[in-house]
Amino acid sequence: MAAPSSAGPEQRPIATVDIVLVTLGEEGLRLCLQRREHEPHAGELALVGGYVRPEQDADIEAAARRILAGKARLEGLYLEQVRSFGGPGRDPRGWSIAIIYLALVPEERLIAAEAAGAPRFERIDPDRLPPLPFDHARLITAALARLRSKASYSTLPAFLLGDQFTLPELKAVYEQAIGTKLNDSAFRRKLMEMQILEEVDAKASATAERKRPAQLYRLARRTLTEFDRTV
Amino acid sequence: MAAPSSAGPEQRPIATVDIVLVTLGEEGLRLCLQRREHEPHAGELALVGGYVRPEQDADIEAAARRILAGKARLEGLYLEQVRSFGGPGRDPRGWSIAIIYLALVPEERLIAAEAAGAPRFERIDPDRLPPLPFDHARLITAALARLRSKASYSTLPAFLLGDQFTLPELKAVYEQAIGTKLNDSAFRRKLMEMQILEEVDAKASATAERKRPAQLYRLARRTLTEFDRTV
DNA sequence: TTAATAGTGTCTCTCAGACATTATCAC
DNA sequence: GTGATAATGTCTGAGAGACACTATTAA
Repeated sequence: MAAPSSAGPEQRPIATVDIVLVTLGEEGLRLCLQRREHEPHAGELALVGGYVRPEQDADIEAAARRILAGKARLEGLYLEQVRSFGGPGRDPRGWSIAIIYLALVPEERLIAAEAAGAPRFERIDPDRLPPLPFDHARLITAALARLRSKASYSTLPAFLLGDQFTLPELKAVYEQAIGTKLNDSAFRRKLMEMQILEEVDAKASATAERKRPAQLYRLARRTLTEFDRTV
Repeated sequence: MAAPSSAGPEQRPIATVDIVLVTLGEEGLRLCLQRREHEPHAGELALVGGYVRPEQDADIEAAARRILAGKARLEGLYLEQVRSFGGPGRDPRGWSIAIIYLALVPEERLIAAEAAGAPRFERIDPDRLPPLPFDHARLITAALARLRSKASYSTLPAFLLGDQFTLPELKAVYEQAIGTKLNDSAFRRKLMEMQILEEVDAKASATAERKRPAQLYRLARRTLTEFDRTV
């Protein structure tokens, strides 16, 4: 075995955080990409990302939140580390490590961010990805696999909705995230038995355009809850 | 938003790979630690780990395999990335990122590695961890959580056994990994229905010391298989 | 009243756990 | 045969899906 090197700064890899930002559009899950401001690949659609800054960041998640706030004007989102990719060829600037985060954002927060001056988000159908710079395609694949898998045994899809939501809305998000239809009465039964939700007291809301208004709920715990069984 | 920095080498974090090496001892899962050769914390028990070396490594997993081969004389193990931790305080040399891998090793491979000159592995009961340097305790916690959770819906525990094993042996590993007793006939039923195993043809083995010998099996696929349902 | 969605009740089928039974070996 | 573990067969209860049915609103 070679003698240990000091691994001085000159041989350290570049370290970046890339955020796979997902929202729920009219027609299903949408990936939010922005045009890059700087080289390389300036002007092209890509993941929201940036350098880990040792002089600023308390940890990796703090770097992710700083980047989200700075480039996307988004704060307080559901954020989960997926994994890291590294190698010599993924970034022309040199051997690099990308730590991937999955972030979920309600559509209305996106609109508010754009109104507050964030560069426009392109909402992309994840099944119709355009060619992307770097290895962003595989980063996205990894994050969406995590989303789809974790959706079926946790409250993760709820973070694509606002604070309050109806059961039919919640069921629809689960269906989008998992990719299959769910049984209505079983869905209600399970969520109620598991005590995942609490009624928003006394207020049932009128639906936007028609028909019977539905009861509003919120998550009983504001953090992710994992189930012992499937949705 | 601040102007983008070039993130020249001088502001890059240190990048290391740390490997949570797990085996199955007589009395259950055991964490394998080695004494550190170099400062900081030379001589103390710690995870097998090392620097990512941009000049050598094709990707992060290659770094992990290089470190395992170099410091532990182990090759071809089951290896899975868990997640990354980073921050200014976890390593006295500076702001650092540790990419954590879970590695599973059959006990006999460990013994062979030690015989081949690897520094001795201390087999530690994960429920009785001694104080550890850096933030290795939380890295271990993260990797063991992954092991315990994934054990119940995949062939992961099988990688703690050698190439061939009996069903009672396999059941015992699952029980150790998951931490609960399993139902015998249900265990057999599920593994058989899922076509996870194949019989080692015509050879049933004699047990070491006594009683009825059991049929030997091997994994039908040498890679990890995830189940649609729980073990 | 009608139309459409929200929400409930009930039946059935599947599957996992419990446990009894049979099989196969060493001695 | 005896004793011990390996392997199989069967029963039962819990829970998920299917679907019919009731509830509540706007128009």
